[in-house]
Formats: sequence, C-alpha cells, structure tokens
Amino acid sequence: MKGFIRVMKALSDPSRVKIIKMLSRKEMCVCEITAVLKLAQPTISKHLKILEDAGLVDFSKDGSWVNYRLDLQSANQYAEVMLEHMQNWLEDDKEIREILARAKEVNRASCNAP
Amino acid sequence: MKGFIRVMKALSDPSRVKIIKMLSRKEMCVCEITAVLKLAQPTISKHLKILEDAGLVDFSKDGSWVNYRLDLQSANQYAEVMLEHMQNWLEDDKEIREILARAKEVNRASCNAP
DNA sequence: CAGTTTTATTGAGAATTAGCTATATAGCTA
DNA sequence: TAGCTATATAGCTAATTCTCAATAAAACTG
Repeated sequence: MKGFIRVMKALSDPSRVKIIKMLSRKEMCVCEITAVLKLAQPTISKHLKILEDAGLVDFSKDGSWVNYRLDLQSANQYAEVMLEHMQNWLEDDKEIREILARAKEVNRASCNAP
Repeated sequence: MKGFIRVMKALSDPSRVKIIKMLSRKEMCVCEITAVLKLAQPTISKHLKILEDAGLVDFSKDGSWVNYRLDLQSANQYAEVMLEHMQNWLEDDKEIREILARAKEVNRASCNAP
C-alpha cells in the first residue's frame, strides 16, 4: 500500500506533475527546472526528492549539475504504469503546454539569466 | 489538470483506497463502510464526497440508505483508467485483504451491532 | 405527527504539506 | 587554497487535510 500511496501523493501536486511532463521530453538539471517553474530552488529540490522516493524519477551527476530523468524502469510497479500514462495525459492542458514551451527554450547557460 | 489532480488526491489517502477496493467487490451503504473501516460516520461521508467529486464513485438512494458504487463509466477519463487499475492493484496487500474479509461479513442489519 | 434511523454538514484540533529564506555541502576553477 | 556555482538540508509560516463531536436534514415507522 505504501508504495502506491507514495506515487499518488507525488502526482497530486501540480508543480510535480509539471516536472514529470517536462522530464518526459528531456533530462533536465535542477536549475533548468527551477527557471521554468519560477519557484525557489530549494522548493524544486524538495519536489524532486518526493518524486524520487516514489520511484518516478532518477538522476545522475555531471560535475556540479544533477540531471533528473523519468525512472521508466522503476522498481515501483505503480510508478512505472503511471509514468506510461503520463506520456499521453495532459498534453492538451493549457498550463502544461506553456510549461513545455518554456522548457524547450531553457538551457544551463540561460538558467541564471534575468 | 484539475480533473487529474482531483483523482490523484482522492487516491492518495489509505482510507479512500480501502473504500475503492471494497466497492470493487460490491455496492455498500455508508453505515456498512463505516462499520468496516471503524472511523466516525461523518469521516466516511466526507471521504465519499471527495471520491464522488473526483468521479470515482456514484450513488443511489434506497429509502434512507445511500448505496455507493464505483463510477465505472465516469465522465472523468482519469478516474475511469484508475478504477480499472484498482481492480487489480493491491490485491495482495495485507491491510486490504483484512478489510475485504470484513466487508464480506458486514450487512445493513449488523451495521450498528457492537 | 413523534420518534427512530441513516446520512450530510459544520466546526474544531492535530498533523501534514508547499512554499520561502538562510545555510550547508559538493564540485569546479583560478 | 579561495572563491564561485549548483544542489541539498534545516527551519519557519500559511494553507490544507484527516479525524472527531455536535448538529441538521432526509426518510421511514408506529
């Protein structure tokens, strides 16, 4: 039950759903996600930890950057199924579209630009 | 997005998940659900409202009883997909099994028995 | 109609959560 | 090593959530 609840809780916050949708397009580092969502960086780190604990995302370090990606072969079966749905769900959502458009433009260099 | 978040939120509470699993076996009235979960009756009513708002359950009145059931043809597409998964998920969960066993025994007459 | 049963609503308290600021850690570079 | 950048952790506040007790509403029964 715990594993299931963790996945549902992780997916019941709009900011985290946006992160999942962005990562379904490409790997992103924390500062890129922060730039797109316009939230404080620690807030993003906290969201990413929740997603990781649910088995929804994974990461690898590249120097001082940490790249996050969907954990498509998650050990958590519920996470795996939900990630598959998330590839298709919410594609027509206005808010999601805007985020995805912004995510397309962002890159590490532009992260800390005004 | 709203409809999706509502379904995820609805499914991220253990008591509500238990209700969904019970209703996947049979229709139940509020007092039966209350008897099985051993929570206060208003608590159950509130949970049922949340599930209803998410499009996960539906109900019909029978005298002073209100029978709740899964809304398998929900207008909410996310609810519909999740309900299908819920038929199979958590079948091996210990806590769920206990609840289902108790749900099997319960009936309107026994509801208010000690 | 008075009383009973079933369910819903209201309101309060404890716990959880999303966001922030401040600070710590990790890794790079000069 | 000192300083810079990227990320994580700690701690706080406001808002949300789960639970309950009390009460209201709805529907039956004698």
